[in-house]
Amino acid sequence: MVKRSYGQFCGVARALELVGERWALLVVRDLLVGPRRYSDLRRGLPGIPTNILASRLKELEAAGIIERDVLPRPASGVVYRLTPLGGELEPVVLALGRWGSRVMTHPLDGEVVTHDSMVMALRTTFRPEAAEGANLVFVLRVGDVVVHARVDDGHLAAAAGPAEAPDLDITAGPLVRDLMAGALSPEDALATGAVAVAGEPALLNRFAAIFAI
Amino acid sequence: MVKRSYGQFCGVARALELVGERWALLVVRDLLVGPRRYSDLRRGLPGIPTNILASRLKELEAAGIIERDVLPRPASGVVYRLTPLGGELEPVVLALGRWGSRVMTHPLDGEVVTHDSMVMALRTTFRPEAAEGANLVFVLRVGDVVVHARVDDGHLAAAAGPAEAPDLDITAGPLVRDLMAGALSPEDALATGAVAVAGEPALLNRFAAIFAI
DNA sequence: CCGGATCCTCGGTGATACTG
DNA sequence: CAGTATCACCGAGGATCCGG
Repeated sequence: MVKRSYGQFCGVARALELVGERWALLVVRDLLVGPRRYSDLRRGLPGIPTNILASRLKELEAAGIIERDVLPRPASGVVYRLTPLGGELEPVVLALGRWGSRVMTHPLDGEVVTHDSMVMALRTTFRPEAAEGANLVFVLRVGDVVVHARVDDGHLAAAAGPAEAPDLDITAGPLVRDLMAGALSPEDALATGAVAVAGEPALLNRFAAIFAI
Repeated sequence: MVKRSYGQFCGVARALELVGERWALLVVRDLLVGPRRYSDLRRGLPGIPTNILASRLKELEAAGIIERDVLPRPASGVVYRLTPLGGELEPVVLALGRWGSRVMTHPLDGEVVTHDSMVMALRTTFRPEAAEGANLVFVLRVGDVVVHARVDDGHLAAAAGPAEAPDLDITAGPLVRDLMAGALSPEDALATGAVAVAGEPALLNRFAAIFAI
């Protein structure tokens, strides 16, 4: 199996040969949130053909980017996780996410939101300098996707699922993107019902400042 | 023309829909160095089918990433340049280059080096903190490719072609990558003839420190 | 259910030839 | 110089099936 080459001794070209194929970086994006099973990845990548997912996983494993672990019983199953080399792709995914979140104005027809993509969206938009001295826990709900973000003095821990006793619990639609982009003020977001919160409403300003496109 | 979608309202996915297709980011890489004509891009991307290059240029233009300028006479011709939006892809290309330069240990069979890829390699490996207070001009020659780098107190200007009166003129082979990665000491590089210099040989240490993988 | 493998179709890619 | 035209091929997409 001869892998397609760009024929250049160049870091960008070499990187694209390893992770430039379709779906590959989206698999990495989901694995950056945490180890995932085959079926988790399928759910998180609606639309990926199963044979393509299997191919990508094999290629990424052969490239040393992910590794495949067989869980012992009783939790039998297969888990994929990033290797240290794979984890170093985070700056690539974050840079892509930052650029993409600016051109991604509104959802196209049929587009969905997944746990892992939303966690990565929080990480891409996080601005440490706006979070200095902050100690806040946010829960963000879009559709049936729930994620949370713990902000601790310039440091962020974002993960899937809810959090206990958050400072602010945000329920929103895709318009939360406009809020984070500054195209929708927190006041208008609340007034129009585009965003609903449980907790101190003024904290929505902090949220929009800390997670900004 | 229905563009293939990943079906997700996610910045990473949206970015990959626009610049994730084969060759697209390599076109952007070359245009980050400067405006280029169709034939320049063909030369800089050996192996790209001409119809694919034409397709990518149209897609990138439709996405607002590049623009096509028809030059007035007598310098007739067509020039492609990045739009401001396209220029904002630089962090993406640099992140990819940084990651790729680590896995790119040695050139594969038949791989070549181009002007634009080498200029971007200098930009990806540039470490501003190592260049504080420096005021140096390097010329780097690999094969028949010549590029130069002006380092001015933490700031870099790298471009194709030679420079006048450089502080150090470096002639090397692909092993210059090992030098920049710290796998080959400047002394060994000079002693084995892997790298030859004109100028003060001690400046090769500065070069390896300023441009480090 | 989980973790894939198999089959088939279609469209993009690659290579080359050709043209305004 | 700056592309378009043509065609073979292979990987993506989609559905189904299979072993544990």
